[in-house]
Amino acid sequence: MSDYDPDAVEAKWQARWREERTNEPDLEHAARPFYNLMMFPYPSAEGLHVGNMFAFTGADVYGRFKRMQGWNVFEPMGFDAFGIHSENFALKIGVHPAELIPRNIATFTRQLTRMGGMFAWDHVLSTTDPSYYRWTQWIFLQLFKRGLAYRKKGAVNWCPFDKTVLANEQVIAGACERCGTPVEQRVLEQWYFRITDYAGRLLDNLDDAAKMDWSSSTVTAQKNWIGRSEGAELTFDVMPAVAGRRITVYTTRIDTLFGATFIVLAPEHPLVDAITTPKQRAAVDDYRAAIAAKDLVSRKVGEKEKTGVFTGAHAVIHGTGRELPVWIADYVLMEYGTGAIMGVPGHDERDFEFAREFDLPIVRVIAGVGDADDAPLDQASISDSATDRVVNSGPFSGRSPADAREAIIAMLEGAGAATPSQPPVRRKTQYRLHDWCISRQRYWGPPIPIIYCERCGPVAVPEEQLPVLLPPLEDFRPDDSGISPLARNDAWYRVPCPSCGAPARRETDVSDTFLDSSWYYLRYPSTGMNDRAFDPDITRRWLPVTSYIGGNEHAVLHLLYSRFITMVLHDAGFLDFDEPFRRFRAHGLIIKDGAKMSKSRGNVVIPDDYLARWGADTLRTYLMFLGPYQEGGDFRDASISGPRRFLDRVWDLVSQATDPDCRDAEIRHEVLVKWHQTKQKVAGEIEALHYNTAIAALMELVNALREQNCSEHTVVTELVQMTAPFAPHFAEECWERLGHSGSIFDSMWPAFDPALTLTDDVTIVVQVNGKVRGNVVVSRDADEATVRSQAEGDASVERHLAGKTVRKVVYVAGRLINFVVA
RNA sequence: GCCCAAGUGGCGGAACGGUAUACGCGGCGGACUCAAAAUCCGCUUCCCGCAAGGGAUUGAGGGUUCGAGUCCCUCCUUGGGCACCA
Repeated sequence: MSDYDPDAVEAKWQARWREERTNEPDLEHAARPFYNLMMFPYPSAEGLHVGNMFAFTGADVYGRFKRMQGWNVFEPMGFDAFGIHSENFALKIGVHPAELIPRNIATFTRQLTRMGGMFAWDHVLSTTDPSYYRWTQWIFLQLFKRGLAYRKKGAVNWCPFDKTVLANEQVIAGACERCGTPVEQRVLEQWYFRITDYAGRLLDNLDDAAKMDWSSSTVTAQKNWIGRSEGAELTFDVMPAVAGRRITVYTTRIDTLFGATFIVLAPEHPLVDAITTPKQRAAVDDYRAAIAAKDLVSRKVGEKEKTGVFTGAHAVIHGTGRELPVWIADYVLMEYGTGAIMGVPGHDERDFEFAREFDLPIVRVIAGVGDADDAPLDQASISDSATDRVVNSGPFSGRSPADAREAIIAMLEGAGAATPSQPPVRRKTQYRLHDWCISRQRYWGPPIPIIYCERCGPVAVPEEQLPVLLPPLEDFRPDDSGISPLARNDAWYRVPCPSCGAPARRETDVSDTFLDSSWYYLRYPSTGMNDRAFDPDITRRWLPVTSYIGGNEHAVLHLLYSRFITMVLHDAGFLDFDEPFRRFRAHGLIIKDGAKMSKSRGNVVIPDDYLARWGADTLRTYLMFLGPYQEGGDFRDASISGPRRFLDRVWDLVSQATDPDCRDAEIRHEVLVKWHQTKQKVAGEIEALHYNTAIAALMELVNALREQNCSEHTVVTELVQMTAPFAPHFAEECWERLGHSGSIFDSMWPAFDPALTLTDDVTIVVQVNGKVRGNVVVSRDADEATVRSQAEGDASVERHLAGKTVRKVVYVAGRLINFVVA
C-alpha cells in the first residue's frame, strides 16, 4: 500500500495525456461535438492567480464531466495578448511587448498545464499572431464593405494618463477604467461600428430561448445596457419664426404634454445659433463656451446643479397657441434622443430642479388616487400607473396616463395633416446603446486596414494584402498629440492608393482589443486554416458554442460585441447562426480578506506554492468546494486540508479494493442505496455547476463506505469516476490501480438505478401544530392510518396531544404528519 | 438615485414550502506515540438543566399557510453594475 504522492501522479499523467493526445478531439469526424469554451486570459506578467484558476477549473470540470457522458469535448485555450494592459506593462518595465508577450504566454501555458486543464493545445491561439489578426482585419473590412464601419469626428473620452481614446464602456464614473484618471473630452476623427443598427435584434434575441440560455443576471445587464425606451418625437415651431427651422424633442411621457412649461436644448444643439435672439446672444455664447471648456467628468458625474440660459425664442406646437420658452442647459445630452426635451417640471425630477432654479411654472397633470387636481407639488411625481389619472389637460383629463398617451398621439397625428411633409408627432423607439468606437491611438494592436487617398478617400486594403503587419517600432510610447505612434514610421505608412495608385497613407490607428476577442471562438476550431478566417464545415459542426463560462465583468462588453460581430458575419453569409453562445454561465469571484482578488487590492494569491505543497488535484478540489461556483467564495488556506483528506481516503479505499486480503465483496443495503443516491445527486449537481455540493455528496459516500467497512471494487471504481472531473490526475492513477485500462475520461459516467435510490424504511416527522415533536420509522409503502397510529403512540407526541382535540391531520406521504389541535 | 445579487453556527457554506445548520474547516476530549506530527474514534447552533427534557434561532418587522431560511409586503445592511438616457 503506497501513499498518495501528487507530484509523481500529476507529472505522470500530464506526460501521458500529451503523448497520447488525450485532450485533442477529432474535429472533423466527431459524432457528438461539445464546444466547451471559457474566456481566454490576458497573459499578464504576474501569471495566473487563484481567481483565474478557479474560473478555468470550474469550466474544465464541466468539460470533463460532459466527456464522460459520451460527448466529444473540444476545450481550447488562447491568449488575448494585444491591448493597453500589455503595452502599459511593457512601458513600465522597459521591455518591448513583442518580447514580453511570448514570455508571459510561456508562463501561462506552463501554469495552465500544471493545473490539469483538458486543453486542446493543438488549437492554441494568440490575438497578436499575424495569422490571427490578419482575420481580425478581415472582419473590419467586412463591416467597412457593408457600411457598418464609418469615420466620425466627435467628442471622445480621452485618458490623459494612458494617452488614448476610451470607449464609453471603459469610462467608469467619469474616470479611466484602467488607471482611474479623470477622463477628458477631445475631438478626434475615429472609426465606429454601427452596433446601434443591431440594438433591437441584440435585445430581442435575449428572450429567444431557442438561441440563448444565459445566466439571468447577464441577460438583465445586457438589456439595461442596450436600454430600449418606447416614446415619441414631437416637433415644435419656433417663434420668432426661423425659416424651415423646427425643434424636435423626444419623450416617453407624451401624456404629460400639457404639463410642459419650457423646452430645453443641449448646448451643442445645431439649432441654437439660428434661434437665439440678438438680446440673448451674448448670454448664450458665454454659456456654450463655458460648457465646451468643461471636461466630461464634471459634466457627467459632477454636481447635478442645474444651469442654463434662455435663448429668447419660444416654441409652439403647430396648430395650438401655447408658447413655451426655449432654454439651453447641459443636463440635456446631445447624444441621446434628439438632443432636446420638453420640460415637464411636475413629473420629471430634473425638469423640476431646473424650474425651481429659474422660476419656471410647475403644473400638475398627473394625479394619484387621493390627490386633488391642483394639489401643489413639492417634488416631481413620476408615477405612471393605471390608477393615476391625467388632469389639467383639456379634453384628455380623466384618462389614465397610458390612455392619454394614445389619445394625444392620435390628436397630434391628425393635426399633422396641416403640414403633411412633417407631422408634429412620430412614435420612436430609442436606445441607450452608442455606436462602438474601435480606434485606438496606440501601438500594440492590429493596424486598421485602411488607406487614405486624396482622390479616392478611405480605401480598404485589398483582402489578399492582409495582414497589414504591425511594424517593429523601438519607440512605441504614446504621446499627447492624439496621433498613433505608428505615424512616426514614414516608410510604413506611405503607400500607393490600392485603387488609383496615387501616393496615399495608411491609417495609423490600431483597433480596440475587444475586436480581437469578439471572434476568437470562431477561430479556435480552424486554427490550421490559412486561406480563411474559419472553415465552413468545421464551423457548422462545432458552433454555436455549446457552453461558455466566464466572468460577469464582461456581461456588457465582450459578450455584446461578440454577439454583434456574429450577427454581422451571419448577415454577410459567412455563418448560419446569429448567436455565438448557446449557453452562458457567469462564474463567481474569489474573495480574499473580504475583497475581490485583484492586483489593485494587492490580495492576489499565486497558486504555485499551493501546487507545490498540495498538488493540482487537491487545489482544484478545494477551489470547487469552497463555495457555489456561480457565486464564488472565500479563499482561506487553512481549509484546503479537508479536500486533501478526502482524496487520501479515496486513495485508501482504492488500496483496500485492490488488496485481496481485505477485499469485502459484500455491499450492505444501506451502502447500496447511498451509492445510487450519490450517483444521482452528483450528476445533477455538476450539471447545475453546484460543484461544492457534488463534492459534499462524494464525501458523504466516502464516510458511509468507511463506516460500513466497505471497499467493494465496483463501488470504489465508480466513486473514483465521479471524483475524476475534480481531481483528474488522481483519478487516472486510481483507475489504473483498480486494474482498468485506457484513460478514465474515455469511460462512461456511472449510471444509477432509480429503484435503488429509495430506502425500504422512511422516517416520518411528527408535528403537533407545526412543531416537531418526534418521528417514527415506517416502511416506505405504509398508509396514512398506520403512520397515524404509530405517531400517536410516540411518547412525546402523546404528551402534546393529551387533552386536546385534533382538528385536522396533514399527511405528506414519506415526509411528515402534522396534528392540528385546539 | 436606479437596476441586479446576497444576509443562516466560531468560520466557508447545505437545505423540491415539510426534522434548519448537510459537507468541510476550526475547537474540545480520547486512542496510537517516549513525545510531536500524521492518522483513527467521539462531541461541537445558542440558552436553562446533573439528566430526562424544555425553550430560542436563518438581518428587522408584518402577512399568506397545517407548516416559511424558502412565497408576498415594508425596512436595514453588504457586494456588484449603471448613473442628468427625457
